[in-house]
Amino acid sequence: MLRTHTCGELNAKQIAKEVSLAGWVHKRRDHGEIIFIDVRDAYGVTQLVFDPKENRQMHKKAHELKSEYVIRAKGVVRKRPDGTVNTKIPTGEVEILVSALLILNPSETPPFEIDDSIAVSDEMRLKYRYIDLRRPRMQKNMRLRHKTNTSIRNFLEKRNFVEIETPFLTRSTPEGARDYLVPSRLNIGKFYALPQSPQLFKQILMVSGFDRYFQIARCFRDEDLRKDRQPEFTQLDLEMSFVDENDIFALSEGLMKAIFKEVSGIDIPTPFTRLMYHEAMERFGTDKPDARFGMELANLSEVLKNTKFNVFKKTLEKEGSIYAINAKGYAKISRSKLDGFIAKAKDLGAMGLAYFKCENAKLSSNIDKFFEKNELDSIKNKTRAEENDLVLIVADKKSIAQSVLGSMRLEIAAESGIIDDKKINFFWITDFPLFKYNEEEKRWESEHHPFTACKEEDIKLLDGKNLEKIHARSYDLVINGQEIASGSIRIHKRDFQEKIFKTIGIGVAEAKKRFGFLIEAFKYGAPPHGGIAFGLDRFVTIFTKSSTIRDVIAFPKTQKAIGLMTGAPSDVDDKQLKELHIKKVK
RNA sequence: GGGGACGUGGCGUAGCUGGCUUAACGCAUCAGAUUGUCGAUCUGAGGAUCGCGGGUUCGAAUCCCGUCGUCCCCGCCA
Repeated sequence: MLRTHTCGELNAKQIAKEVSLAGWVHKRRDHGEIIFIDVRDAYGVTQLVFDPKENRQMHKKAHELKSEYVIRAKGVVRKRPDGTVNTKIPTGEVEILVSALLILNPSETPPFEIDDSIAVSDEMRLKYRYIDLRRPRMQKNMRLRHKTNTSIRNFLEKRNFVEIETPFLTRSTPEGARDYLVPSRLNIGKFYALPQSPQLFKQILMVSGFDRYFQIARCFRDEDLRKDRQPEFTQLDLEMSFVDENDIFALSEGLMKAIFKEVSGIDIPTPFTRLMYHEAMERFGTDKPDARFGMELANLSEVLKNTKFNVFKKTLEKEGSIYAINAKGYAKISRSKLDGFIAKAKDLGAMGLAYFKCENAKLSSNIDKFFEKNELDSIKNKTRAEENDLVLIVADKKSIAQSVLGSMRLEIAAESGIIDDKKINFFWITDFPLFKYNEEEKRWESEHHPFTACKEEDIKLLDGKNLEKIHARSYDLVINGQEIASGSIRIHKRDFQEKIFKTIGIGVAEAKKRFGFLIEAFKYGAPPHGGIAFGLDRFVTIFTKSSTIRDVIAFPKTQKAIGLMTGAPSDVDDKQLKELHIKKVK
């Protein structure tokens, strides 16, 4: 046995005991005579003492130890002399007087120090990920992630869920995100795809009678990366039979409550607030609202319906809308900063950005002369503008006005520091539109995915022209403005599923080709079912208060989807390509 | 596909409106000193031709063009 204890557990209780510790040389403080060496493992740091008066041979040997050497030290635990207790670490009361020392493995000087306070570029951290992962913060993140997984499994286990693995090598279904493709050697010219999600398989499992399924599943999407998007990521995927929305909400809320309690010790109130999609857009300008702060959108279309200001007037005539937000305390910003806001609004797609400063108890602006007093009062009331506030107004197509101000609301809030990061804000967003119109391809497509059921009362609209008015039985869970989970009650009837495919331009033949197995399965007694999938990485990112998903993934990829440590993707041997009948490009 | 930021010893940065730069600072490293430190301290040393390629210039880390890499954002992500 190399160690009797970890480097994080010794305290006054073990005084006078002989122990063995194993770990990495963390720090060395050499006073000429006495030498202190901190030995570190995943659990903490313990001080080793080498005192020549006690053991001259060990003191000599201590000089061989360098940074990150792997060592094993045997010795007696003793109380530190009065006044030398280190209260910053749990083991600070004691130290080991070393009597035997073994170097298990020397180490080169690491490219950066194993210390949370040392700044290291992302590039370095990813290249030397094994060093980076030694840092306490990353150790903590990975362990917290594990704890989250454990908590999930315990919770679902108690509620009769079965964890079932579904294939990684599956069929490409080009609807949605780009697939990662894998050439098949045994079937020349054919490809597997890595799953974007286990969606189809979990629905099939419902047909198979596994009425409560879950999987902590890796998903793959060949799309561009962001700080919260990696090409492979993990979902907690679950599906239940014989349920409706309320069952999914109740289960999810219980799960969230349990995880937050077990992992962070935080009690979160349930049930979560439910917000219909159109209401979220109206109040926050986004379908993933962050209500940790106010600054909600105000709809000015009604109070300005008789406006003489030409820009606004024309917008309203074209069925557009006028929305505003109140940037609290922003009336005194510089002209250039205001110009920056205007430029930003245009970047986001707005035609322009109007503003009113609230100063000396009234709204003033370069355009205030176009407005009647009662209109200005209404704007002030609607936006609750007070002294020194700045009202920002966008008049445009409704969706643009909402989304532009939604974005600006977030930016201004982040910049002004009004977001309380101790708050945790949950929302269920419901009643999404079932379809959205793709302007480029001139066709309707699914907002969520084509297996989503719609509200009973909207079914009749499927045969009409106003497809955007159909409400889906889908829902998102939003935490602090981040989409954390997404799900729906699914279609379980074959004819209805085919009708949906037809509506989004997938003909019977094509549907059969792509999703034939699902439609086929529905012939044989598919139960009503629904589910949800949680983005586990994003979830853990919130727990660990990390700024990027990369900090909770052990081996993430760079923005160009490169594994800096492994060098993936790489060239492969001609022999490998030949076997796959793939010709080399270049 | 597009926009932006950055790239200087092992690491993090300063310098970058061209010339007192023989490229500076902190950390790390190495050597010496030091019996109670724990971000140890003190003294000293080594280490970068400034991502790469080209151009402008008497002179380029500094200006221009290209290129590579990392990050952020838009598009994209059913």
